[in-house]
Amino acid sequence: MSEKELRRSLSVFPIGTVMKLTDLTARQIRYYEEQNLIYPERSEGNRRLYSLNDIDVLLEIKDYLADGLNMAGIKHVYKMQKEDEKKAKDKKPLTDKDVRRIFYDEILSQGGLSQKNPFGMKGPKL
DNA sequence: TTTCTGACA
DNA sequence: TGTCAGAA
Repeated sequence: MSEKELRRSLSVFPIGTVMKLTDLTARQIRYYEEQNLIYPERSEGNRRLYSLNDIDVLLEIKDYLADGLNMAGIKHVYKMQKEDEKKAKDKKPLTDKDVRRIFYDEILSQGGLSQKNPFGMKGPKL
């Protein structure tokens, strides 16, 4: 890991700062942590400390949310990203960003993981 | 004052 | 998700 990455991973921001930087509520930020989307560290009196990396992820999540993805969809995106990191050790025809973009488009076009079906319905309901 | 956890409309 | 309570 490069020194730059180490710095990005240094957890130093309290939730209040992250709220301002991401425009997310404390409730949402804590919720995304529960969903294992970010891993803030703890310090003084059990307070969460976020890294620049966590903030980036939070901003990405905000983008996905803005495009209509629900938590399942977002978790799917990150799940794919992780799985790709492993496969990437052998071969890497696409960058992480490309892969994410592909699944992202797939999910949106299929509308399977959108918060609200812009067209009507999907499931077993009539 | 700020943040934490748990819980409920 | 918002918000309130009670405690660090």
